[in-house]
Amino acid sequence: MISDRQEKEREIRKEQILKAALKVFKLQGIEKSTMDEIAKQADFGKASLYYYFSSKEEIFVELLDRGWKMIWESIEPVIHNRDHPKDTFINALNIIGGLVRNDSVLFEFLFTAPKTLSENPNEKNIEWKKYQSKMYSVLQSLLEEGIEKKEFPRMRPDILMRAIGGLFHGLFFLGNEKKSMSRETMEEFITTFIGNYGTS
Amino acid sequence: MISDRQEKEREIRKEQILKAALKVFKLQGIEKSTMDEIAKQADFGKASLYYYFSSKEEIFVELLDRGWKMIWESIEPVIHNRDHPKDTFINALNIIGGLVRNDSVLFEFLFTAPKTLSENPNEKNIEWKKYQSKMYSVLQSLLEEGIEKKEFPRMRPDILMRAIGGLFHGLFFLGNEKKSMSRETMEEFITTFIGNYGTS
DNA sequence: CTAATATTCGACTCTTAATTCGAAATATAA
DNA sequence: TTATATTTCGAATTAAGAGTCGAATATTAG
Repeated sequence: MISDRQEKEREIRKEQILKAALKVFKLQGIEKSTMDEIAKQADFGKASLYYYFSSKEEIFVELLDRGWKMIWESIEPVIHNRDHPKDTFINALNIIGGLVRNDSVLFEFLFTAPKTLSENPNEKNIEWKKYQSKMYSVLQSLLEEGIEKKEFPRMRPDILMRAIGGLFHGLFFLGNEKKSMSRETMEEFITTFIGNYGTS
Repeated sequence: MISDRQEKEREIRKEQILKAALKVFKLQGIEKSTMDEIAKQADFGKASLYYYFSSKEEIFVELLDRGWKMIWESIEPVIHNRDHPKDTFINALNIIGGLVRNDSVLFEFLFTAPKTLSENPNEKNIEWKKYQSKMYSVLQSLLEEGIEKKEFPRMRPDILMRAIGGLFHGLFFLGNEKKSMSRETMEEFITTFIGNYGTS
């Protein structure tokens, strides 16, 4: 029988491990993140990690699941306004920008790890991908509607999506500066690059 | 004594290995590229690879060296026109785009591997970095001059550089399509995003 | 043709890192 | 307080993959 408090403590220990994994990821990159190192950072014996997670991959998948869920739940409330797709789109980007600003290591992981990680089509990879693809299709549909309404330049929405994805990534993750983009700077960029067309 | 022809054959075998390495990189990603696999692709025994390269890293560094040298030599001829920084800038991007279109696997490697690879500050990493940073500083100075002349929006050049870098990367390497951006589409994007300001 | 040189590679070593195995320590419940 | 369940981890196991060795095999020069 597992009490409520015990359950809670277990969750805390899991989070401690996830946090450590992220710290190691930041220091070493995902491929060089070893269980030894994660254990050291989390202040556990290596074997104990396996009491909470069944494999190294599961740790990283758990990070992806929680992270993408968080992203989705953050933008979900604002995406229903379809009267002004451009505004809605920029809102969503701004929300994500805020999250990134708040924990850039986590988000660099979320946007980077998928490529490195999921080459093998396991069953487990599904959860976070669900949220990820929901997000992309919402954003892309906003783009489509915005193009329709001349709020965005007339371009193939999928390609426009790629361009904006790249732009976003560049702004937040390229270069050597540790400091993240300020909200102001980001808004300026977004509107400069994609917000100066049509009637809005 | 090594004859001229022998030298040439040696070079051909090296290229065969480099090509195989790239193929494996495409299939498996750089971290999962094993010497065994490269050897198989190149149709050599593993031990033979060590006759031509002293380590796995050397193979990838050689790819970087040759690749970045090629990029530099391709844009070098056109970057001296400083009267119209924006045109010059777009020219250079177009040239690089042409190269990418021509061998997207190689260029994905060139733009991707550095992050994965060079964490250890060896002496050997120097060669390709020289070309890479020459390229970035030329592009950035074109941006600066262009901003000065109001051909680009007034923004911090380094951040603008990041944004454009990300945009470029997004256009060519994100998404699932194998087909690379056509020259037309790319030009359209470049001019739409960064070419519709000021007097030009 | 024959010795020297260049090339190839199967089999082996070595290292690193994931995962597992008990057995001990700790906490919980009766 | 004793039995049971939970948690911890040092040490052993296993696997993958980089790099080496020494013996062929092939090529070149004289």
